[in-house]
Amino acid sequence: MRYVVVPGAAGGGSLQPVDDRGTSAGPMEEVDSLAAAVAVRERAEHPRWVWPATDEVYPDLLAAGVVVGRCVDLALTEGILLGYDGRWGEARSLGAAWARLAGLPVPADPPPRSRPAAQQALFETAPESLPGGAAPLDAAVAVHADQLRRVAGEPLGDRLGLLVAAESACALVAAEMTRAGVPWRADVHDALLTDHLGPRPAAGLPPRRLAELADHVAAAFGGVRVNPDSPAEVVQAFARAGVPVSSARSFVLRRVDHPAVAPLLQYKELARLHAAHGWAWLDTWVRDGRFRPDWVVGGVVSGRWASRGGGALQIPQAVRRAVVADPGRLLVVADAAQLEPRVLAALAGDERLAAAAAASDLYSALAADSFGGDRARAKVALLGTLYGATGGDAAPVLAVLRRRFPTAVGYVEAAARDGEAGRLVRSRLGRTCPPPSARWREAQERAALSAAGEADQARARQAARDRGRFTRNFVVQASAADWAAVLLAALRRRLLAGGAPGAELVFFQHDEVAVHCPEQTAPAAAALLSEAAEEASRLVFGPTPVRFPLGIAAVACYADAK
DNA sequence: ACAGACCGCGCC
DNA sequence: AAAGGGCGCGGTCTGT
Repeated sequence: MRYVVVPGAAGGGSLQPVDDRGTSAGPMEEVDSLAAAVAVRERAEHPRWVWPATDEVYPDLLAAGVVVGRCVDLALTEGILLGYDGRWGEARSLGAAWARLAGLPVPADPPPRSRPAAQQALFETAPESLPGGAAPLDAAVAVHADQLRRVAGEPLGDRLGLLVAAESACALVAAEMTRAGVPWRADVHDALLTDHLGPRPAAGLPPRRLAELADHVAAAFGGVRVNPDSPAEVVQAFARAGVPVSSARSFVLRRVDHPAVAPLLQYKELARLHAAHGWAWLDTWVRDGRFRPDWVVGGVVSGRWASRGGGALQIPQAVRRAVVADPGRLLVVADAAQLEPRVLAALAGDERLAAAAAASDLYSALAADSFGGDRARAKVALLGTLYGATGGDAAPVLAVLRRRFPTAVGYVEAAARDGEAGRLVRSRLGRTCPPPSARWREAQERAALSAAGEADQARARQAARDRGRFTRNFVVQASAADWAAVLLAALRRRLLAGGAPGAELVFFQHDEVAVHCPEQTAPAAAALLSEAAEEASRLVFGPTPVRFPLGIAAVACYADAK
């Protein structure tokens, strides 16, 4: 059983039961309290909830203490299906999907909220008004039925169905993670900052340690003040000192022999800590012992999540010291080891690479097979293949890989050729890359004309190669995102079923998840994680010798997980 | 004063 | 000749 549900004014809404083909299966109902109505039916029937957008509906339900098992997020599904049809970037809201179905002018999607949901007042959004004055519930029913037909009609239907189900489950996970928050010890964070930067300065002033380092830089340049935050000034200062540098990047400066380099590198490192994760960050993002970013499911074209606010996906190692489980609880942190190479092995069906990927350390196995035991070279070769490195130091090892693993290398090279030719490529479950831009196509067409100049041709070749690198990586990165999405869905279902009482998902970063749970349920949570990874591997890739092992650690502090 | 481009660097 | 994928964010720089 499914219920299509749309929110109305003041916490109310309307519901329509439908069958598995999306056809009406009972009378529509209007309710004063959507949360109460959902709670009752969830307990009694455990239906699949079909709603316009999880991030608009579910936070209010969670605030009312209502957790649901399953949903269909119409907007996320619409986005996947549009992308599959090569219509990437078209509006995906209920109103837009309805308008396309009804042949009406399609409204643009509203801009993303500038502030994370966690900082917004509840119930501040008015009910959506739809093109043609349609009732939102009727529109949602129609769009849902249409989406079910579109999925079923595709040759990749089963996998695409798995993808949209997993994506919707991820939307639930994201809302729940925002509500739970990442356990964060502001006192530990503050001590860490003081330790590195000196005591907290008055607003607008640099911390003591940064001021000292800036003095050292000036002294090393013969007393001339240089703003270390300005790449242009830094490059000029080195030029004046007779050691020209091509840029102010730290890996460039590291190779330079000059007394300003050491304090400058230290300055850059600490200035970044201060600017990105300093006291201002702490004031803005941590409340009541929790960091609450907004998670954006499918925010990256490859299907990876993005985040809004607080840089949740870029928490530096040093700052992870402040991520500490509550007393009596632990963080069970799991990361998929060498996920993307394993995904390539499974995707391509390369038996020889799959044999290496059956080992717990893929790179060592690869090194033993083809690189005389040199693990570092094996790693460079494989990553170069995934990212599209073709020359320089990587060339010889890439040649080895191509000779020994023609099926795997052929898979990504075919994806690269598709990209260079302007075609679409898809992930294992059908997530599809964006088509090339109009500008890109024009550049290719211009270069193909007989009158095209050398510069036009070079530009077009460059653009084609760039897109080839993108699509080459897309098939692997997006398939890895497929796997991770299915893992999250499988994990969430197990947690909800009570497999690890008191455990909740609090963090997800591409190939890594953290569960916050009572100490005594940590072993159970770890077991659920392993089961979820096995389920994801089976559902996404079917029978394959490739293993997708999780490294799992139960720790009090996130920084100790690795 | 503000917007947007670019740089540099954190994460995967 | 060389040729490295995806993000978010805060800083400077440049143009209006």
